[in-house]
Amino acid sequence: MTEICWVAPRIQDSKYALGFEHARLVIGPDMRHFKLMKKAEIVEVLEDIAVLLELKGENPFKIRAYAAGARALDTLEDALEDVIAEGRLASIKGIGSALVDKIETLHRTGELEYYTKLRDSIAPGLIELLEIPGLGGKKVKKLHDALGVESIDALKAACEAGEVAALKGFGRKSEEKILSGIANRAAYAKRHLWWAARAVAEPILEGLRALPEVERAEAAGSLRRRKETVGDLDFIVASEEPAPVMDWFVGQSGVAEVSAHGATKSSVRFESGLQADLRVVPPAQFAFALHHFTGSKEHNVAMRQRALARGYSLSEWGIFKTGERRVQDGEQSLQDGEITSEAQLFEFLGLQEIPPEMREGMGELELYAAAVKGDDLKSVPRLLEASQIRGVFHNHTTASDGQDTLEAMATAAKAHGWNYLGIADHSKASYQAKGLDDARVFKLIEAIRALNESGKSAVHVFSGIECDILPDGSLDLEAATLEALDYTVMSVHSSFTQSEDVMTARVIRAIEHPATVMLGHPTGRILLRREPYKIDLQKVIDAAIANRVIIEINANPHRLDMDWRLWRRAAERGLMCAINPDAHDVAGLAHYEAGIHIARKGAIPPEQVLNCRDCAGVARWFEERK
DNA sequence: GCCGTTTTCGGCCCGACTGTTTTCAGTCG
Repeated sequence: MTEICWVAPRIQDSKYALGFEHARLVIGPDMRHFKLMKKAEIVEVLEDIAVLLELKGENPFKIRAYAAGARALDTLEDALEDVIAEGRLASIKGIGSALVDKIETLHRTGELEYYTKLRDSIAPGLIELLEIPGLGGKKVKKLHDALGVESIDALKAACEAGEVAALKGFGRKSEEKILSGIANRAAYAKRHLWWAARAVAEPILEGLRALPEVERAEAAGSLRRRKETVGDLDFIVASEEPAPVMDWFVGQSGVAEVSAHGATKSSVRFESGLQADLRVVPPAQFAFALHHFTGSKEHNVAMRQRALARGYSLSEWGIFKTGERRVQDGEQSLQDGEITSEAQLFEFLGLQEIPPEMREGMGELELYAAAVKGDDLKSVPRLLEASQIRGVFHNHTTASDGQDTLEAMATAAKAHGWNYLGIADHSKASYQAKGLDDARVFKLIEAIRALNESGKSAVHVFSGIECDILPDGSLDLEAATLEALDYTVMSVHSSFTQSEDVMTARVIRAIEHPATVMLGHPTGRILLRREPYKIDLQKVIDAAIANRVIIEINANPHRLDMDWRLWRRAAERGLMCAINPDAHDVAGLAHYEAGIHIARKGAIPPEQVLNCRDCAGVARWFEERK
């Protein structure tokens, strides 16, 4: 079998700056076996083209057009085949006639001559060089043209031989920076779980706020947007005296490298590889800087375009009538005297305040502009608040692989201020997790009943199970056992490598089982570690809606599955969600907070979040399922 | 390559910082 493989960088927060996850597409030798190329694969090709064009030193706007086209396609909510069949591709903003041709060709044949030729014209090793901080397309091209560098090893050798420093446009410092970048490449390219990044950010924020020169300090960036993973940390400080703040920041313990130390911006790299940037601005500019560095990049582009259309230029320094320049050195700037908060900035541009979680450049401006015009008040998402949560589901105890007892978990739930707690230990197919067989499930049901009736439980406990979906889609426990429980969570824990069709049919069969109340972690992904298994989630969502099955937001910071990007559309169609910490000990219950972030990013209305119902409401939902 | 109440050409978001320069290009977010 011949393989046609490519390595495609996965664009995350910024253009190509962050972690590269490599995707392999394997196409069989027989043309008749070519399948329609799926949307995600086409997105990767377009992203790949953008990178390759950059290495060719192409027009930056052309490069951006491919990246923007990829983004537009990626955020397309309708099925690609429908959009193509209805001839609507060209009406998508960012996709013009050239991209329509390429997308349709890829979709139809799985091939694109333009792409193949482009790829063949560039040494594959060059793509990796872009991962080194300080190297962009132009410098990589120069290294290749002048020194014949085609790989990281070759670049390292050229640096060590002093050839790079001798090159025009490079110097001693560039050479050192490249060598250090190569040495730390793995750590630098790494993204970090939101939960872990916040743990690093909080003490820094406290340290900044404690400085006498600091008036305000906030964390911005993807941390503030509550993205599931974070590439680096961004801090924004309001102060009239930046120098001591900068000095404190670059002098923190654990700083391995100071990559910038200027008047308004400093950048450090911690020993863990995590980078942190600090911007210090005068208090009058704080709202603009906070908005700007919260991003996302795509959101900012949309905001600037909106400002431009109204005759203003927007930047991190303020908003100005087009053509006028910023007034330097403390003089009051032109248009922003009245704008001291993000809410006022949005209002100035005719928008309701857009919460940071929604600022992903996925059409949020249109959504929040409509609300101002009063066209359709329903279109403003009402986002979930932590105070609305009355309890959580899908938690483990010592009955299977949990670390804490039923009673301890119930007490901890009370400490969170909840009224109830859902337990869902593993079923017997999860042997490694000491999963329960039918007899042990009945014992657990009895133990929970006794606890509830004893009056000693701090909260009401719902008896549940995390029941394995076996490889053929059947369930791991008897129907009568499942019916005896208050609720069930059905999850895949085995045979992850099934084909997409088989996996999709397997999960849908489980959803259609009358005893199924919830679907657990629908893709099985472990963030930064394990790819999702292949599954057609649109079909799964259709089946869940049709069968009134809840899809969980697994709130474990490593999972956050189902992904927020799918929730917006699914929630509009009525899909119910449950925030499930999947806690294996008392401390793990706190992860529900990460689930709230995902529900907010997914714009799931609170009435579609089971956890917002009171004890009787939840009991009623379970009862009506039977 | 995309786009249009500056519409088929000529723009494209904007600014800080670094390193190598002597006025600026490249990178980054």
